[in-house]
Amino acid sequence: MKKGHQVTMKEIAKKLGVSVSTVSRALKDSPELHPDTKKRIVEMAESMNYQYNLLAQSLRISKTKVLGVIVPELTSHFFSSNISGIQDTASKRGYNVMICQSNESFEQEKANLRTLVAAQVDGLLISLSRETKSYEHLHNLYEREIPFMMFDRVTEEIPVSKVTVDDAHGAYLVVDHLLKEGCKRVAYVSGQEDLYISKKRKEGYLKALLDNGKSLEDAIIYVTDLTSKGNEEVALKILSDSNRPDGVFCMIDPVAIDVMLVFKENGIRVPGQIALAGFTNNPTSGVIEPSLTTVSQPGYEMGVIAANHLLDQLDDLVSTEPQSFVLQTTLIPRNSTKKTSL
Amino acid sequence: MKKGHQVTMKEIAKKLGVSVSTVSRALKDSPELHPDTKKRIVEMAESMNYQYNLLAQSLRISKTKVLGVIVPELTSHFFSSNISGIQDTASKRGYNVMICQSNESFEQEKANLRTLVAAQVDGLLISLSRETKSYEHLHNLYEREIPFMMFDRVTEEIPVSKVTVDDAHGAYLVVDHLLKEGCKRVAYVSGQEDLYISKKRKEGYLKALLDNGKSLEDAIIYVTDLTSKGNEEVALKILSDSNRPDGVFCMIDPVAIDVMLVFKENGIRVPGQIALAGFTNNPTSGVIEPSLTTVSQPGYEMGVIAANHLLDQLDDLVSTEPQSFVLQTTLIPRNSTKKTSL
DNA sequence: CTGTTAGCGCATTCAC
DNA sequence: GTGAATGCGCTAACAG
Repeated sequence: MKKGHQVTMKEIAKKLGVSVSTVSRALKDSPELHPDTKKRIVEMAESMNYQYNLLAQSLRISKTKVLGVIVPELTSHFFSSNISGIQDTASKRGYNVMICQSNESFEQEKANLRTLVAAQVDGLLISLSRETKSYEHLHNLYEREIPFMMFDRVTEEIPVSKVTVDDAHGAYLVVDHLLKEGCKRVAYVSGQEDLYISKKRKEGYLKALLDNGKSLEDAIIYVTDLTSKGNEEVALKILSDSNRPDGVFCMIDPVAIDVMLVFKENGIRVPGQIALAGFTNNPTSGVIEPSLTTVSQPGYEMGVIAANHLLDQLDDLVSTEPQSFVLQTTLIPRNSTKKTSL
Repeated sequence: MKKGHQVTMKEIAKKLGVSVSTVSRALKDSPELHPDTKKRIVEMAESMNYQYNLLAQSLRISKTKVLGVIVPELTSHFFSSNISGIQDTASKRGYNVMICQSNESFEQEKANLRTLVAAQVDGLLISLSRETKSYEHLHNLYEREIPFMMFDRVTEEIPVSKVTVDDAHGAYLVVDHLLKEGCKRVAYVSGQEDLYISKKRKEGYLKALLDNGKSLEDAIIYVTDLTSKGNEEVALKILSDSNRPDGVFCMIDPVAIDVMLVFKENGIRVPGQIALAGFTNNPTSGVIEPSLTTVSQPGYEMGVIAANHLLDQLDDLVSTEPQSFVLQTTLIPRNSTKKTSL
């Protein structure tokens, strides 16, 4: 398909018998131009349906006004909220957004990075895939002084700005809540243990245990690969455990939901026999029955903060000194942990 | 923040005492080049961390290998699935994706269009905002022969390819199901009546009534503005209606869920007193209680088909003759309509 | 006030 | 085999 020919300044200039620079000046509303000339040019441009070519400008000034974003997946509510915040912010500040998803694949993440860099994005916002355990691609980016920052799925190995939530504290809040509601044995269902959030949330889990008169020996930790299948297997394992927990904190809501469905299928009353809580506050958590106690993460706001900070760096409004933004989480107590009243 | 300087062919050429064209040829693996020269250049490029500049290429050939996408919102599961399909497909075929959200605003949609066109995207995939009732911006796009197509939220006013689901048939399936389950009075909760999908789903609703021995006088139609508040108002209106329906088909799942929550708050048994069904098959629908009968729309697949078709057009693999892809929907019967067994 | 020149990074054409 | 010249669309520096 041939793309319709785009009118250029050159053509306007030719039609009007002026030089290209004059057209350029007219269209930029330069003051040092005869009003009549300007008017003629502007009108001609309009009648010819002239459309400014950002590409040429980008090449000239080596700035594309495009932000690259890499997320593990687009369909998760949390990441799409991030992206929504990034996109709205970028748009307000005159930037476009190019988005890639790694689909949780390390190779794909590296490929995404290459293509976004080739596309000359001015900066990058990255949330790492689950598979990402080596960080050479990011080091490389860093050494090439391409501005970027990380959000949510971050690593501490690279000295760039980061936006995260207070994972440990959020986990603390929810585990503390479970214990205060009367749970005696609270388990933690973690994702792969090398994940940043797995570790952080475990920290909060352990601290809550200690603060509530338990010891580290009381910790009960299950690990899932975060697939539905893995989650269901963990749920069954919990049920068959000789010393079954009466409270379960799942690292993320989707896990909690899978676990809850298995519990219900097996006739376990939630929260009656086992109380259950998650993390993220997915839309589903509020409508499932019993409604799921969880911790809300400000996804949209994270995107806004990340984008604004990166753009501030690009526009030299703040130093490039790495900053860490840690957003607060909020406990959302719901029915899945209401031991007391039931 | 100063963006790290990017190495150019010019610098490689200078360092090696060859011409830029030679470097260009070496990096393109041109055959008419001495293997040794080629080797030297390739190695030098690598050691200098050379990164190809897509921008320059784009300017030269007037092709950016970027697809623009405009959706009403990024956070809805359906649209993020579309985007996921578009992004995966584009990526596979060597394209990048620039994404904008209109936030259901007509003005924003027009602004998005302008910026994507200025960015010289090779083609556009558009899903219209709810506010969009005039189509000059699209006519303009069409006249400028910028390849684009529409998906899901389409209009018939522009002769371009479209990807939609069989809305009327999907609605037919679900209403027929409600009636077969024994509902006597089935209502339709519609969005604003000028929306394409409002109309299409109404068609299916009416046809199902007629096919089941009802007349057009039996149609009961409520209209919501699709906000939670509006949905809840409609729910209350349904409850207070003198001749209350015993089956309700909501145009989209989020409406059905809002309505269900109001019903439950008011002690109405679903499906016992009123059966309820939606459309879209959001993740939430499967876990709410009772689980919501709905119609599944292949969101990811729609994105894949749309992107592939547009890219086929761009690559001259198919004619630019507008094509209409109508994807099949599937009824997902769940508990919210199980009149018979309760 | 307006035109000419040069250059952003690259690939292609034409020379040698 | 390789180099020089040209142009993609635009603007800033320099002339006039």
